[in-house]
Amino acid sequence: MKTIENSPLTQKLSAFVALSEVELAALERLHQRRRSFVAGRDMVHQGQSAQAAYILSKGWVCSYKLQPDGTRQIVDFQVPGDFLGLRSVLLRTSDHSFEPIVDIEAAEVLTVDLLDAFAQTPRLATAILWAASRDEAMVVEHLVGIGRRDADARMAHFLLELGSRLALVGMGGKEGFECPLTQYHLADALGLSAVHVNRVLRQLRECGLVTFRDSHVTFHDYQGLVTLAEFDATYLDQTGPLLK
Amino acid sequence: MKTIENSPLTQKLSAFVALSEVELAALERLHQRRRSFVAGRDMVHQGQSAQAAYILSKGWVCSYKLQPDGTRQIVDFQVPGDFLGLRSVLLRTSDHSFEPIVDIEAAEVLTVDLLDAFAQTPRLATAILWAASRDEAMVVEHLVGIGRRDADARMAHFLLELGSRLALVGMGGKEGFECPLTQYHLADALGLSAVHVNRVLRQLRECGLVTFRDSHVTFHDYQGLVTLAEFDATYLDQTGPLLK
DNA sequence: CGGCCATTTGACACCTGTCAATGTCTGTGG
DNA sequence: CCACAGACATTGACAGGTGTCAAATGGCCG
Repeated sequence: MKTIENSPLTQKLSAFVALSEVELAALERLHQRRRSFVAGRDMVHQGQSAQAAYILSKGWVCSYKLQPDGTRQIVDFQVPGDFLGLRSVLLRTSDHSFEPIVDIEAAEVLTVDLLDAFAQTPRLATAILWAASRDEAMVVEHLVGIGRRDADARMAHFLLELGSRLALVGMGGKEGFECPLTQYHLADALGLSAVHVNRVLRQLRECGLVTFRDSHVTFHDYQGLVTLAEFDATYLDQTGPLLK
Repeated sequence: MKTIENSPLTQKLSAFVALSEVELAALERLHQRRRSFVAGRDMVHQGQSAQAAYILSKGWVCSYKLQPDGTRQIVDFQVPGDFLGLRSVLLRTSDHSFEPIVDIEAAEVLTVDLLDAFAQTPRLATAILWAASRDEAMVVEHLVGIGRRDADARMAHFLLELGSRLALVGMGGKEGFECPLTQYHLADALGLSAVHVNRVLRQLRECGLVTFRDSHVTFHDYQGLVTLAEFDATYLDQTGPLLK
């Protein structure tokens, strides 16, 4: 049981819903089928509704869509504690691919097990649906960022969001966080060219706002970044009508 | 019953799932609480999970997110047959606003009624969940478009998608469709300035591809547009594991 | 040591935004 | 019926943000 209390997903959910022993046990059950995947090789997820989802426990993943012309757009990143393909279990989902950015560990969750857990522990269901709606809010915010923010603000916003998400699972704070992404990942996610990502990072660094180097993000002026990005984290925690 | 057989939602769902009398009756029941809204005034939807959804039967709506700096990003448009706030009933959803673009008519759907219908007619549930996942696929495709297509291709892709959606409810085809959007709407949706939208439209027109004028879109060279936009409609119909 | 990958930098082109002005149409009020 | 205001569409000039191309640098690993 110790393992589960330390699992990133448990940490994340606990931040928003107080989980009882029963619910922790249900979470434990979901974590049974451990699997691992190596970096770079796609875990192709065709979006068939009967398929399994994964709970990412270690490592980073990105979900992306390939264009006919060869470019790709990264739709979202998954960090420890995040679901992978959750929507393809709840709903059917669009065709995008999943690529592990580093070697990862994840728990495979069968649809039936998930529905079982939902039926038996409604509070857990609520918590997980909260996580799903939060993921969706992030995609929308991502859309807004690409459509209406310039490159600097976009980058700042992205790093702040990532920081907030990682903070929830104890992997970062207002000082910074470990980040295995390459500048190409950033480019594909933010709708920029890799060259311009580099320029933007340099500028943010020279302004004393944030440093991205050697797989580590360091915030030097958190408030300054927030201002530049017009970052408003409410879409991330949604501290509204949640279970107390 | 006649009314329902003609409803846009019925048309849309029928294209993918053969609906029986029982299912049509259930759809009928969902259409009971008719309401109308006037153009321009927001139907604010805060995303509380207990709230109702709407089935749009006439007119156009856009869902958008406002930025602190005053700009806005339109996330999606809804046309007749589309759900409005469906996800805020199924999941919790992010905070965006809904604005009727013209005077609209819609049926209010209470959460309980929807869940009732789901419980009693699983095929209808499947069909509606299909519609929801299609909406989500469109948001993702929208993200890809803004991130990775230039203005011309973005516009072409957008118009083609809209045409396909409207064709499903008998409001358009490969020749064109009625479209009440202003160039400002296009700008806010595509992440462009209104001025540039105008330039792009002119260019597409002068290339003999498509005309957007007087609230009417006319395709002059459908295949040419498809090529320019690299438009692949599979994400729209998802003719995969569906009920036959 | 020799590739390979990620990062970095500069030069240059061009796509797109901004500013400003004009044109068109519609509805309103005189 | 005409004058006018307001919303939307259109156009031109110009600036600036980003993409592209090319090359150099540096770290890692076989």
